[in-house]
Amino acid sequence: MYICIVDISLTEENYIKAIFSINASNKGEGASTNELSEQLNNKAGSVTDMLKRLAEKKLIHYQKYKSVSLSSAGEKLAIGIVRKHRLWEVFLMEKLHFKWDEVHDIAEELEHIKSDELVLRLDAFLGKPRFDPHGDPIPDAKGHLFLPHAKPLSHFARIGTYTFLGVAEHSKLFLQHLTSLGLKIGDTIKVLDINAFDHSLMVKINRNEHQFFSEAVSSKLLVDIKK
Amino acid sequence: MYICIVDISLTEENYIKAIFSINASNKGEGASTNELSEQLNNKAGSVTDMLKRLAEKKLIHYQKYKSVSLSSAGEKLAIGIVRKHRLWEVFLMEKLHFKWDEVHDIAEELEHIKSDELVLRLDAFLGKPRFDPHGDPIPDAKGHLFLPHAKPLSHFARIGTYTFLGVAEHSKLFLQHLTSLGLKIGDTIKVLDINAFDHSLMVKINRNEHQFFSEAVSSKLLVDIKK
DNA sequence: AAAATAAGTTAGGTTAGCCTAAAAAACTGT
DNA sequence: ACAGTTTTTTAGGCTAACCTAACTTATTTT
Repeated sequence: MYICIVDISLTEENYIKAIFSINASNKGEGASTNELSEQLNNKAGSVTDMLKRLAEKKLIHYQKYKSVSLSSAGEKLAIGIVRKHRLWEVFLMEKLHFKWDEVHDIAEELEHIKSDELVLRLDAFLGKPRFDPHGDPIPDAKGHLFLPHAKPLSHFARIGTYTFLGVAEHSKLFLQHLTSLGLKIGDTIKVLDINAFDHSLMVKINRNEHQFFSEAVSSKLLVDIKK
Repeated sequence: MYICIVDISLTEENYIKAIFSINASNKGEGASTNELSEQLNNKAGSVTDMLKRLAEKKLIHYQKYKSVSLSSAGEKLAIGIVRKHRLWEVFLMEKLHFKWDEVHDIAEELEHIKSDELVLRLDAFLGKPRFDPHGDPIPDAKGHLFLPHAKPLSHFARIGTYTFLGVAEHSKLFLQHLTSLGLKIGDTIKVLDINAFDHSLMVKINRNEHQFFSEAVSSKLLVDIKK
């Protein structure tokens, strides 16, 4: 059991979060200096600087010229930030009626508020939600993260009926596009036909008219086969 | 009509807020370097540094060796921060059921979240409250601040019946003390007797047993004569 | 395996926001 | 009005977090 003696700056928290998310999308291969520099919008030299500091604080495992990964303390911290981010997103949507493409930027600020009690009470106030407005799972108070086995719609590559569970891209533009397609988390997507050339799909959302999803879209829609 | 081009750091916001609150408690005489250094817990030299920067950003009126005051842009900013602080305090108490001595520190962080839309929606969600949990008035969306004419209980110095409207001190210790006295905003305080030596008061809160308020307490209770 | 390219690190510099210590200006009391 | 005290500013330093440019290590190509 660790207690956090040193306190962690907003900047450090952002690095930890970035390492966590890159590591996740790399299936645990860690994060490279360049990937971090890209994600955080600063130069590679600055990243190396910070990695040394984070290593001294025992938040990451770092060896020169190798990709970094989080220590258990770092991971605990990262999961805490993700939990806060996603809870605040739920708050912004459910209680303040923001749209799902508007909540990310504000949650990005709110996730750094430091009060364990606040997180506990917010969680309870929201009814202990398990998913955020984009379908991402919310870690519980113990830092346990349930990973749903949703996969990109494009991955199935076959005719069938699917449930839309989440998105693999969180940009405003993409989310607004989904809104204009009339697609919401939980919707049923029926794949009627697959184009052999560009892999675009002819689909029906719920009981509406059929329409087309390009692969750019279908690869970012996380779904499961409908039971 | 001004649009804020330069962006303002968290530290700068805290200076602006400090100038605003000192100026208010000084009846518009402005804030001195020493007062700021005391309130912000840093040294006078650092304050002078920052005052120069704030003057360059046109947020304050600053002349060497004189006390500073806010420009109209600075005041607008300060009122916006106060509004956010007090709205978040209401949220923390009304929705998350924090106690009134717990909300200040968390609101101190939340007040820096930058989203006008968020403030508007939070305000609406809370039912456009006019006062925060300590009885302080909440500026409206236009930056209009209604100043109630409550005065310290000690100021009246006479037997009578008063309504408890707010506190002039926000420390945890003081608020907890009031809680242990059983005193809440809106309560009726009946002053039965005034001690000529130490100005302590014999009072009745609502219809409870009588008890004593030292002047240290009665000078921090903002009341109005009960109608 | 050597050369070319990509990735990562180091060194030296900047700015914001703090510090201490010394100097300057503004008050205060007689 | 002037000597002493207090307040404020200045000067010179520090650290976190960034930058650029040069250099080193790793990887890929031929």
